[in-house]
Amino acid sequence: MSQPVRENLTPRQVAQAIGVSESSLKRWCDRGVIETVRTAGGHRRLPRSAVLSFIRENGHELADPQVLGLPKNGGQGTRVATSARGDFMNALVAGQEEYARQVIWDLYLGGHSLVQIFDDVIAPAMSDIGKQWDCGDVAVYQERLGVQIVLRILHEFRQSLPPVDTGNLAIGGTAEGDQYVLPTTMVELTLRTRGLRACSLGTSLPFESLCDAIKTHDPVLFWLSVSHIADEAAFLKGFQLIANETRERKIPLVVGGAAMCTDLRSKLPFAIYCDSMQQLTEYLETHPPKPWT
Amino acid sequence: MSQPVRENLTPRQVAQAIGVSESSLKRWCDRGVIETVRTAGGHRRLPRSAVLSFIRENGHELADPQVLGLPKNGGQGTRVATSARGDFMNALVAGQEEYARQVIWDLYLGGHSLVQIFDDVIAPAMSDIGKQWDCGDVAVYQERLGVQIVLRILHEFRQSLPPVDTGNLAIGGTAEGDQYVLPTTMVELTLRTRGLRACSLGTSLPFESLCDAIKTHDPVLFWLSVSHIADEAAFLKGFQLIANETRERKIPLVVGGAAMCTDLRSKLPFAIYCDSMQQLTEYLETHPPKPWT
DNA sequence: GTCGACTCGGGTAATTCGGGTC
DNA sequence: AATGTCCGAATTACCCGAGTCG
Repeated sequence: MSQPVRENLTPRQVAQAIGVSESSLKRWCDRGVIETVRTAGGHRRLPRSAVLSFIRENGHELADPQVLGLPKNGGQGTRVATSARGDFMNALVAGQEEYARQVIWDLYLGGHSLVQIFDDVIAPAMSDIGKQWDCGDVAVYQERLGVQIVLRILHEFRQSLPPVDTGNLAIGGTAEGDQYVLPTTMVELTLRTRGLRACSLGTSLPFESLCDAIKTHDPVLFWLSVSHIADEAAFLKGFQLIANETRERKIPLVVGGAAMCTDLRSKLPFAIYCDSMQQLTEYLETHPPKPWT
Repeated sequence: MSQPVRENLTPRQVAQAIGVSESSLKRWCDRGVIETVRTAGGHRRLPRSAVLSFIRENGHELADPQVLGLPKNGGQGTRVATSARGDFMNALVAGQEEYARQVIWDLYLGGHSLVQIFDDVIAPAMSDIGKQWDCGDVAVYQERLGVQIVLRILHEFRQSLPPVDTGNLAIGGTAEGDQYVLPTTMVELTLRTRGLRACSLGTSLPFESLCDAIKTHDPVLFWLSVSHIADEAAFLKGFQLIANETRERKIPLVVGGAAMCTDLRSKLPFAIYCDSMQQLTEYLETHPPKPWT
């Protein structure tokens, strides 16, 4: 499944695992508090068992990652999105929340942007899970549990992002019959990384109510996440409502999602179509909504 | 670049947050009023959850809540659940996330238990919103947005609770056709306050998949949150599946929710029925599931 | 062997320790 | 009895050029 669990850990891995600086950890090693071995070149290596007993004796536990399933790279950049995608999906299917969280944070702290992580790891992983679900390789509850886990991770990022402007409100969500909460939440976060006060209204919203929301809050941008269409005729009709409302108010209408296939687009009025968070970011860069209000 | 919420705080941070001198804080730690851990070098570190419970038990006011990652204090010294319920509901309907968060945290830091807050504030508020929705006084999007906000607040509490045992796994969720995510999430949190490693599988799960989850994870408790029943015949049939599975494995089956009316109960096999989180807590106290595994 | 990422060791600034006193 | 302030010693975090790892 994941990498063969290494028996010896590097100081950085352990330092990050228990939330202290590398310097402190090195001092503890030199003082003999943690049993250490040395490589031929003099680098410290900490046996997993020594680390575990140190954590236990010191009561110094409570840290973010799971030392047990510690990913092999605790830090900068070495974790690549391609392998992360598989690791992440396996963790979700197995319900290993801590490991999944660690994969994502490794990528983020390693310099990957949220948009990259969304497009290259989370979205493909959820898509893969969906496919395996169709084949019967993954149970429904595994998919649902995966969604719960990802939602929690996304919430954490939302808390960690810098505070947004009070002015530039963006709202959006999914239409009636579409229960996919992750895509619209990722859109929300993507917009927030660009400084907008994005607020997802949630899932399965009647088109009339989406129009109400636009009328009431008058956002600088409105998005519709379309992962599933229950009734195409109703969708076309409802979409027209939104399009009219946003056109009148000169509010950009951004649309995307797995269900937006080409022949469907051709039946719809104009909107900004984005097939990835990367495209959404590029749109925002070229068309900053109401800058410096 | 931000980091995941740090779990251990330094005495200075906490002293600044509650507006006392570091000396006092150190004395309290040494007297055992605040649970503390020590670094290998002897420095005190205070777990977030320990700090929060200390504040709650001693009625401290927060001078600088942001240090702990908490919302700015609403200024209200003590809040009463009865008035909070209205304030909270109005905040949700208006989409004022910050204010809603303040109300809940004021109550929590003021000494109210999560269970009290769930039963007396959040659940009634959502129920009220539902009623106003039926009357047309509240738009669908206002209800959905409220759910999003509450979910985020609940998630913050999940992070702030003391870490749970690794052994006592409890799982649960809602059945097919039931999209209400808040009740099952509140059950999850309630169980976590009692030390169980509760994990909500999410919403709208086919009964067969719930059974799969029970078979795979073999929890010490299983809950079913029932806020809406689309097809009563299917529900009765599916419920029987769950009941059989849990009975064979001697796993307590806990059931509750707004849709569990009396005449429905009479058609179902035995289960633990709870009409509030308070009742759930009392059940757990009298029937602790598999203690000390 | 090259090369980027990581670790080494040591130095410095900032915190925290414990205790004593107001 | 409890709190806030001050102290030297110890601990921790951050920084750097040189060397090691994979």
